[in-house]
Amino acid sequence: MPDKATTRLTQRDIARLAKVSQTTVSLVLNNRSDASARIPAETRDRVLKVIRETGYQADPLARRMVQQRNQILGVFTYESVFPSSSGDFYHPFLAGIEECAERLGWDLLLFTSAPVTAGRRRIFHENNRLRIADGCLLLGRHIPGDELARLIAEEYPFVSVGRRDDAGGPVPYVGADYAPATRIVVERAQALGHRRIAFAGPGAGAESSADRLRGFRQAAGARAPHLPTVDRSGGDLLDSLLDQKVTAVFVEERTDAVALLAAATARGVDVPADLSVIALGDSTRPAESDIDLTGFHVPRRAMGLRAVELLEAVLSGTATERQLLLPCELTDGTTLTSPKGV
Amino acid sequence: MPDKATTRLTQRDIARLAKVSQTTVSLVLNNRSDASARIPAETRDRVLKVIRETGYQADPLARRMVQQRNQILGVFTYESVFPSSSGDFYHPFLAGIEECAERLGWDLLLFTSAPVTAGRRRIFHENNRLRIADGCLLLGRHIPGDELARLIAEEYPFVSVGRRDDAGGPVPYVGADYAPATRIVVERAQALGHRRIAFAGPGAGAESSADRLRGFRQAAGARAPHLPTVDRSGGDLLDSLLDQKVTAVFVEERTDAVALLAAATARGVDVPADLSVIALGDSTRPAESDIDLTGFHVPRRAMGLRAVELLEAVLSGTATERQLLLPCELTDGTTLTSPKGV
DNA sequence: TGTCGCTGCTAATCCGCATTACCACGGGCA
DNA sequence: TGCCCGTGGTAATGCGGATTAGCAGCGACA
Repeated sequence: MPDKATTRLTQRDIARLAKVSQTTVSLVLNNRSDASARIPAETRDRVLKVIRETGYQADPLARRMVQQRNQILGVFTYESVFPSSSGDFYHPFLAGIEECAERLGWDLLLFTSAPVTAGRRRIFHENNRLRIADGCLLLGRHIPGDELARLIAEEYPFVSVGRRDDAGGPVPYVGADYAPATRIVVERAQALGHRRIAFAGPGAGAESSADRLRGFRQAAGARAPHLPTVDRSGGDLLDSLLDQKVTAVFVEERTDAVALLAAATARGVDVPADLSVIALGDSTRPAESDIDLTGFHVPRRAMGLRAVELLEAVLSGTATERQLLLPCELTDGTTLTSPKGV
Repeated sequence: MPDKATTRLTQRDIARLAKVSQTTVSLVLNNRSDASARIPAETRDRVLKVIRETGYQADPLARRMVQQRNQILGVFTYESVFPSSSGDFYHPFLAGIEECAERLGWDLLLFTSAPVTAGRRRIFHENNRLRIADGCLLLGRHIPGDELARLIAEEYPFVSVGRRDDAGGPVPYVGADYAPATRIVVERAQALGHRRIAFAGPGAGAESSADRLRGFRQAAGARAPHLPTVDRSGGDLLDSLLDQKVTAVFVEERTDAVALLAAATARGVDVPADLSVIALGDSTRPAESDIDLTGFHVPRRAMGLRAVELLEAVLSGTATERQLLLPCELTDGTTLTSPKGV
């Protein structure tokens, strides 16, 4: 009798209890009824009964050793998932992922064992356990190209949530289509009469930043000002904008937009009468501000959901297109109007 | 020569290239220099050189196969984790769990494959995958006793987050110590002069509800009124309280407290001058209200963290006490003061 | 000269599972 | 009677490592 308390139940244990061989247990479990392996209902039921009674589950590691699927979906995040700072960012993605995983009967494996160095995780380290899962989803604003390249080189099945540039090959992703969304809101502002417009935010670093700036340039032209926001207060940014007589500013990160609005309120600058503010994406923390910003909505939940679907397609070999951009939905809001004197 | 393009490099490949045995490669990799295995520097260097040149990395799965544990920590929630309705409830627990798992080098497996029927998951179903994980944490306001009983009977290693009544045996848990915390806030109100006090909320169903009511009764006596809140508006509750000339009410769920406060504001009932309101635990959604409720804080994050620690102890056989209650920290707030005329 | 002990390795085995090869038995058929 | 084939299984093997047991060779020493 196996020592249940300390030892994991194995197929050998099941075999002994059902008075068959380990082979038979495996065949029953995998529902094999080929010509080469026929198991009569009586034997099958006996084995299944023992399995049910003991609650046996195959060791996922051993299964993966022999290249089987585990119904385990890996989720790799570049920061901790739950701490509230980043938690609200990941939350909508994960909600979509969970929904789809639930539908497919998969469990979610969060790679929390990946050591965090300098505030970020790394996929590849001493003892990376990616292969426990059948495949993996990658989450994070920025993902190092070398890690992506290695995943591709090793032919590990994964899907990135968010568009990524090629890394030694095309990266499978489900992203948000920032460029056209940005272009459209810019054009909308232009249609209202805005001529002096600016982009505020990094505009580089992550693909999502670059995409927004690209969309901005498509509509606003190469010479429209691009103002950085790093290490800069909302007041500073506001000063620059007023100096340059900007009438509409497109802010990449909502937190910057909120800071800008606060500064405007403090200085008596009226938004949108004096300055229109357009947010190029949602808040990472919804309740932070009451102001209903004009801009667009990033379909985070849908991205997570579709990413799981894509990974499923990749795993089952039915994937045709491995790069998918979802449209961003425009949000009306109250922070965009015609500039003064128009 | 192995087909590098498609096949992963193995120790056997390294062995062949370095003209040694697979054993030697393994010994070199694990830096073994026991009496039983001596590798001269020359051989060691030769092997290391090949490893460096080929970029060989040991398969983590195969490594763990040989060991006993999988370093997979199961997390079972009775509702979906991420949808925002329940998400904010689970969030602090999960933050603590993640932190501790990270420290221990464990991955987190969320059992999303468990089918949701009638809004709740069940552990035991046709194909429960609990045993994929080394052990499991259980989260949820209420956990069916039959499921707990079965886990205990099967000697599956688990820890409940939140106190649970015995279920065919003592349930390992890390809970919050509601009873004394409730007793203390009641006594504090009594010290301020409150004589007509009431308990509002279910007071039964989940252990956490029963514990609060028990603490309330310890200080307030058996005859103090207990008002239900289910299917009842804040106004209704307020009416009952005023009818019974209650001066201080202890509300089990913060949402009820918030509803009550809203009703009070609408009716011109002043809190705390006319009625003191004490919340027996935190909000599940922090930003819902601006009012700083008097009451106590449930150490959710610490509970998650300690639960992982306890599970680790259970798994390694070093657990002595398997039931742990963490103290709740009192919060001052602004909704408790002396009753009028005292 | 035999043997003891040390060095420097390797063969064999195991981890838990899936898969392949093969075997014993009985009935049908020439 | 001998052969073939279908049935119902099992033994053996491999996945990629870690570990244990053991072996060949050689010098020292009695």
